[in-house]
Amino acid sequence: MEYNFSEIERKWQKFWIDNKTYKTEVDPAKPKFYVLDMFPYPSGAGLHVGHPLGYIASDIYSRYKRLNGFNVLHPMGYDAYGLPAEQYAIQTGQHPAITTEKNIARYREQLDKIGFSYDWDREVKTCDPNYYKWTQWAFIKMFEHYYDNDAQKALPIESLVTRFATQGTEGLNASSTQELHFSAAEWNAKSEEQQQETLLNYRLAYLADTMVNWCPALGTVLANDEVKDGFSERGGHPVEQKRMRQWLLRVSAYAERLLTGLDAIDWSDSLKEIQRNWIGRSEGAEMIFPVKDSDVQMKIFTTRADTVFGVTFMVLAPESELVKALTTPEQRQEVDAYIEETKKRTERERQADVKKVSGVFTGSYAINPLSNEEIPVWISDYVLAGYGTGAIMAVPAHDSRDFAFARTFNLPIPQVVVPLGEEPADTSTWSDSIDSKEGYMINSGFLNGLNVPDAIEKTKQYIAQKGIGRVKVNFRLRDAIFSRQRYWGEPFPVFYKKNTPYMLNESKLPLQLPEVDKYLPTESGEPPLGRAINWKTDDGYPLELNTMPGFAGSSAYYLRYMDPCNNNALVSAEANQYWQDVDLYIGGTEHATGHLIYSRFWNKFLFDLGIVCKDEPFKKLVNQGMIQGRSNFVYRIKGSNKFVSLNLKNDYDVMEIHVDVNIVHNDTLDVDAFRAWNPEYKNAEFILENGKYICGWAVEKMSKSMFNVVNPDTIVEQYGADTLRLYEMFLGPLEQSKPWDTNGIDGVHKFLRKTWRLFVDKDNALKITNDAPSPEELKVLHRTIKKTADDVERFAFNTAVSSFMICVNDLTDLQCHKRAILEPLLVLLAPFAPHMCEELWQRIGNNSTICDAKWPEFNAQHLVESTFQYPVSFNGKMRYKLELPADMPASEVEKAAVQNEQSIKWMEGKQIKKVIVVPGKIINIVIG
RNA sequence: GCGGACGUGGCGUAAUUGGUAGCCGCGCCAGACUUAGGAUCUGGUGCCGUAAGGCGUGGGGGUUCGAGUCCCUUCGUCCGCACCA
Repeated sequence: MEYNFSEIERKWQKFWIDNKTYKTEVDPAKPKFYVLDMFPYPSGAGLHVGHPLGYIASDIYSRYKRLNGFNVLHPMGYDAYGLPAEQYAIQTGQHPAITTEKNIARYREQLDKIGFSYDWDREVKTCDPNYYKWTQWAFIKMFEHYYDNDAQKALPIESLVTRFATQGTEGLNASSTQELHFSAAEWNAKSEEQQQETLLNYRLAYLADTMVNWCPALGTVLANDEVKDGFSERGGHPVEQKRMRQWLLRVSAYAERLLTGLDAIDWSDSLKEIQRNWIGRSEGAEMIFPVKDSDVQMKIFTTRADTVFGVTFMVLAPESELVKALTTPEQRQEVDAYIEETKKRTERERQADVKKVSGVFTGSYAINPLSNEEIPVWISDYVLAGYGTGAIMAVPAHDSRDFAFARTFNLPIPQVVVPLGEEPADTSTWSDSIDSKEGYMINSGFLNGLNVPDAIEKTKQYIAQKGIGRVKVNFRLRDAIFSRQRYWGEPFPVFYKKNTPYMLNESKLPLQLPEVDKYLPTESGEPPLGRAINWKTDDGYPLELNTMPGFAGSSAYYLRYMDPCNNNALVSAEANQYWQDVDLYIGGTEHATGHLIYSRFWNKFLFDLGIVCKDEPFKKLVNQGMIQGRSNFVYRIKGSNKFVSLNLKNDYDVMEIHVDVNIVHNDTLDVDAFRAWNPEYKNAEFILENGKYICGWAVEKMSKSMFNVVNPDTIVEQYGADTLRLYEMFLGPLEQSKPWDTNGIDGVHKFLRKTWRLFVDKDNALKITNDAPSPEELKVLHRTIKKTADDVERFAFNTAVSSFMICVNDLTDLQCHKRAILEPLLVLLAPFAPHMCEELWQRIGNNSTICDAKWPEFNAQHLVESTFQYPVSFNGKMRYKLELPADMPASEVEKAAVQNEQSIKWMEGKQIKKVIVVPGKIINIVIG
């Protein structure tokens, strides 16, 4: 009987559920292995063939590890809060919980068809109160802690309160929004409200007025990683800057640890590099420039303190708090006009015309603390408020932006660095600033003649001595804005007394998301929770109206999987001690600067509190590539309903039209299906070639509008889950992006049928014999054991599949039906094609699941050969092959090769200069 | 502009340490069988050439007995960051 995949797959999927085959428990007797997929947001569109790629890879790895004796934790869940469900709710009035549940059910159905080995008893959903209780709990903990830079960890806020009461800020080295200085007396004199406000400056979860990315279309603020090129990542709506009071997480406190932590984890270089860029560490100096006739001091950050003698002006960001103080009455009108204009321009516009130089003079002069020269203070939007101090010292000769600015406004451009091997030059002849990374100093007082690194060092020492500056490390990483003015998210466990925020008692958690009549802001512009009835504490204090962002629920889900039903803790110490961290995390690169930063931050915080035992959550991370679509085209003759086949289209004036890839096979159009596809084409006519209509094709993003979406359900129906699994892996290296082309799937399907036929004959009878295997058969098996184990270990699933094909081809040629060979082969193949392997495993007489089998042991003895086919090369070109005993010494191999009659032909009478023999590899005869 | 990845048949790809380039599969060609199917099986298939042979891993150069692999240079594609001081 033929391989009946649909019956087999149904049978074993049921068996796995009935027998709880994938249930996992803590088992100290076995080594643990934790394999995690990035859990999906359940969208309404369902899964397409690209989504399960990473899930299949991790599933194969999980099953492989289990066969190798590991206790494998392999869970799945849903990132269930999110904007699409809420947008849908706004349009239809349907509660987002209902939409979400429906989508989850659909996802589950699709996932189940593919035969994953998830322990579904550990499923988490971020919108489940039993889950988000712990999201709220972590938030409370962050509110109750601050980051101590000396201890390099989070400490309880009470210890800070005690410190303030006894010594004020004296000697404090803590992460803060602003650097504050006050005495114990001043602290003790503050009101409760003032003290609370001050503590927000240090808390790891804090409320502050900041510039935020406001997206009017979505009616909410967004975190930096949710904004791409001035537009929202979800929906592509414009984003503008706005000042708002928001909750933030002090991620920046962990910047240094987030950076150094990267060195110890096994992630791809590109991903680490993305995180390093995002964290953006730069080492430099913070310097103070006094302002003439004023007690205002300008603080700036520079990585090039050595060029301070080349500073001829200062620039403030338009949003800088110093603008008001430094603008003279004469300049006020001009400055106000400029600031008004910059406000109108969106972030997008500002970025778009980077080249355009604009700015305005404040009327004030700063004093260069090294040269004591008076220099004008300008305002320009090329200085960013959010980076450094929002003010810079401009060195026009050696910075292209400063140079352009100086040219536009006729400011002096003195050269201070001369590149190695060059002479000082006349800067008025320059068309741009010149590089100053290497060279020696001129026009720089006590720095003259020094090379750049020495000058930087000397300047740092000088400014520290004189008290006009200090060495400082600056980070690009900003604190994460944590409030969303939306409905479908975790409520904050926060209430207010006279505008001062307080945390709910832990016993009140979870604070459940209330019902509202509409999912829109209130008439007075408050977030949707403003519509909730009785949204206050038992004592009548109003509760927070914002909800948490998408990344809140995904920041610790990997910990919850370890102990998903625990009502007393996020994760018990026992469960955490056993499972420790994620050994293998598979997911897309798109989370590089969002989820993967936030969850590392979250984990480090919990580590500081002693809740978790590992500082880094994800030991190894593999990024699967994107599956692109492969679109098909038909060519319509303009102004007609006639379509011309691909290779004839150049004879006509045609229009290229996307056609549904599901009615195209091997680029040949099913013309009847095409006519039925769209009423417009009901009467379509075709100009064929060789009786066929051939379609054009292109690789594009997989999307509905390109008609190139392939649904895994369709594939499972036509070929079975095992074929889908195998084909997804066979497509190419896991990390690489590649197009999905259903055409190739026949190859792996044929392979499975061929494998089936090694076991079962046409009449459904077992072919298996108990004969002793031949050396040749053992060689085939052991070669495959070695190759597949190596391949799986290095995530080269594509080559593993091809080695299975080679193996089955060889065994078919050898007409091998021996149990001693085929039984171990089933175990090798089981992680890839679990349904078929379970079925055959049972048929050959096993009573328990193949998941509990043992990975066969590799024996190198079976691969030993007595002879070797030496490739014989002349000047590096392979000419013929020579079979020689494998253990023949090099000198004799050389003799045999040189004396061989075929060699004489290739030497063409030339002299042998040298013979290279690498035993067991090659022979190269150098002639000339 | 800075940083990263990559470039091999008609297509997806392989070559784990510098050692036989093109494994495996699709497609294509030929044949067998047939209930004529988008089925199955067998053989062939890098390019040029009847052949002998020559040429071949984006282009150019180098190191080496030997380079897809290492170095320099150049072109191209993709990704990330980007007035970051």
